[in-house]
Amino acid sequence: MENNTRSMSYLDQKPLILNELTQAKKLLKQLESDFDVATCTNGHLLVPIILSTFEKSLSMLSGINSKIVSDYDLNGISCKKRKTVPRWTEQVRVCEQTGLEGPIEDGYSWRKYGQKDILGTRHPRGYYKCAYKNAQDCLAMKQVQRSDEDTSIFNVTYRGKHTCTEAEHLLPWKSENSPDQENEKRLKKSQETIINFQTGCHGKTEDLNTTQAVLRSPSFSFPSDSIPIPCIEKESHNNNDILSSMTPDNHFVSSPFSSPKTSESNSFSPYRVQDLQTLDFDPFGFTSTVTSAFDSADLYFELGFIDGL
DNA sequence: CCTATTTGACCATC
DNA sequence: GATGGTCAAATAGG
Repeated sequence: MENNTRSMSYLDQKPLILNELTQAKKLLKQLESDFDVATCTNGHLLVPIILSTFEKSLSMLSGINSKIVSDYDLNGISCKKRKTVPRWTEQVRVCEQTGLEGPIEDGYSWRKYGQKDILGTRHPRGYYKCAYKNAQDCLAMKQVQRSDEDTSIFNVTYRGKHTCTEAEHLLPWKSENSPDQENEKRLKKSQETIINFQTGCHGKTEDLNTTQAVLRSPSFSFPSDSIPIPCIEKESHNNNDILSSMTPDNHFVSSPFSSPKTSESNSFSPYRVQDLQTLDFDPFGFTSTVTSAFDSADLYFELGFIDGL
């Protein structure tokens, strides 16, 4: 097959590529429906990661042949770069015993610039900007609102990426550990995460075997030591929208959460999902191949890999 | 006095 | 007009 596609022109390959995209989309949708988002904590992680990588590849594809991708309607999923700032939501549980209130400690410095009562909610929404907005022109913002259902949970919506120097020293790969040590730690954490995922997911499991196989593969690791809980927003930021926001320089990644208040290992600790432009995160290891494989056979192979999920 | 937070007013969007 | 988001003056705290 690869030999055949290698000799084909892009136009000849178009139906094949579109078919693969369709298959990939079906699998993603299936995966999405396999998780009970309301109860599956770690499962939240998977869909954004896969969608992110998928979107990354689509963007690569658009670079190869923009017409093929633009012709393809991914059921509203646009591969074009999102014009608005990236936005994502996570939930942070605050330990009542600590009495922690107010701004969620997530490693960054924020300055509150407003608070607003939101219709239909019992708790006001707080508006925060990066404390280095003026000094370093950092445009990161976040909104924090206490959940009505569980008052120990704060819904934190992040907007924009940190460009301040504070983001620099929070990057896990900027730590003093060697790359090998970091990889080892990540691998170990990955295994723990997989165990958590397997035991903590309450969704349907019959279709997850292949996904778990990928997760078990030696090449797979989660991006950092912490486990983010990216929560896809229900209304304006559904999965399709999220996917469109995940351009190659806009990945869902996580970074270590360094709060002294979160020492309980089994508790639902605050996690941060930050938007980091420079992270080379590619859990399925195929984006880099697509990058280097501007010849169509490899491209086809990579799409087939998605199919193999 | 300086910095951060609060809060009412204003603006944009639907 | 209702609502969410932002601004900026007032206020609080060190």
